[in-house]
Amino acid sequence: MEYLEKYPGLFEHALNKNESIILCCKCEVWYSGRAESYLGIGDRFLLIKADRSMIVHQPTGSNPINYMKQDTHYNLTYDGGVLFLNCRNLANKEFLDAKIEQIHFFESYKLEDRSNLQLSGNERDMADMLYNNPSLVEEGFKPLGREEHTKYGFIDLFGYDRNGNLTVVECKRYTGDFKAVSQLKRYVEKIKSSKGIQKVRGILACPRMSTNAKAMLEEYGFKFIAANPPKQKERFNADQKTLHHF
Amino acid sequence: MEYLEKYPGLFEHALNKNESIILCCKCEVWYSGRAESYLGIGDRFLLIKADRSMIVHQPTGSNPINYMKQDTHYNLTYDGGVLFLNCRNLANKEFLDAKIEQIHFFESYKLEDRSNLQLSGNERDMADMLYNNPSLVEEGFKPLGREEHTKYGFIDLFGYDRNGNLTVVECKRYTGDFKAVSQLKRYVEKIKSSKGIQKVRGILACPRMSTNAKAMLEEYGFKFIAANPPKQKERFNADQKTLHHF
DNA sequence: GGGGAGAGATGCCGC
DNA sequence: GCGGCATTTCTCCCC
Repeated sequence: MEYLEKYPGLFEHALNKNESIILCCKCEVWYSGRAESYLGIGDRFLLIKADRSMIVHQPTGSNPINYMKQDTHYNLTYDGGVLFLNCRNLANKEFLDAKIEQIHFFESYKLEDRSNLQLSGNERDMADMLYNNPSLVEEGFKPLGREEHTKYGFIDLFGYDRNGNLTVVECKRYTGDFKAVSQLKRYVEKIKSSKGIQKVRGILACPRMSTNAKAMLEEYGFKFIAANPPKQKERFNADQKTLHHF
Repeated sequence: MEYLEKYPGLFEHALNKNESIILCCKCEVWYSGRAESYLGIGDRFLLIKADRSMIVHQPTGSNPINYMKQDTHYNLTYDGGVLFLNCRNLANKEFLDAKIEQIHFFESYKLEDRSNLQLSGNERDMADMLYNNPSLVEEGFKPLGREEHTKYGFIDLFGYDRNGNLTVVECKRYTGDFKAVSQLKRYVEKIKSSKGIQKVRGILACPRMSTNAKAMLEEYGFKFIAANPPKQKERFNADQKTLHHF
């Protein structure tokens, strides 16, 4: 097991060069901070990034089983035939310790990446779509604004219906649930009391609704509109799309 | 660039042996599924796990920039001096393509891990703590149940106050916000109407509350109790604790 | 930095 | 599978 002795030096050297580190190893993990956790022995990936954040991944599942935020300090030491990885984030009062019994592989590299993700089909795009195509909301709907931080709350879309009633539209990209209806109710009530209007309409726009949430929506006198988040924005030009279908 | 030609074979071989794969490479990424995204050229980690899920990590940030769920099919091909990684999850109608221009390193290993995370200090532990120490809620509080899936909703903790009023306690491990108050309000109203009781009390137990949420809570006639999720469970014995402090 | 809300949320449990 | 909800949620944006 003497081979483990070389890793503290390699580790320190990689960190000093601002490289990201991948460690595949057999380890135990203790975490203490906002909560506390213990993970028994097993093989995992430890990934320490250039911003000094760390994630610990088991061989299944898409989420890390343990993690540390950026600007964490790391210390790898060899003692008694095993390695100890000590991670401290004093700003967040978080600590993680790993006892490493075997290293399957160790790699480090200084990654260069200046690109940001371009994403479409989110809730904002959905509100944009309804703003630009108000008849999808209702015949005669006249949009006034969208995605606005008003003193009544953060409202996705609002305007007047064909009868001149102030109408609040809440968009959800997923199944409408209790939380969505509660949120809409909160906005409507706040506008009512703030503006002194008796009638303010509420509309929930989402792909579908749960049965219970639908009942709650109707109890409040609100309306459900089936709508999906849009895709295929202009930024996806013909050249890029072909890659998905080659 | 001819060296890239060897990777399709290595990749296929690793997948067939059910190994997890780490690929550090310079690439572009396209995603299409629930939404659509494009990520320009840059160095990233691609991690494909034993359950055939994948995460793509940039050199900073603790969340993956792109990912695929488990049971995704992978195909790596060499064409015209570059590699194409084609990822398909037909069950979820999700697709991800990566154009790989350079490989900085490629590693694979069959990880063995049968351990599950033991976590303490979550919301359930908080409800347990108040259940076992009812005076922390209020003098004279008599708990009846906790974490119960009733037809009125999923209620953290409920019981009778010193005056015999039915009382619902909602626990939050973080700052109490609008959503928490709305949730409590929903439970209280549902119990009122279902049981035909005029008076049902609501208590929100959390470390602190946002100013606006506090006002909303008081408007509803509910009560705030400062409480934190508990730590240092019995499972953290003296031996284990020393690891955090050595 | 707090507050409010979305996320390609994910994961868990219960029905 | 859907539904309801927590998460060491995380991230973004605005005040």
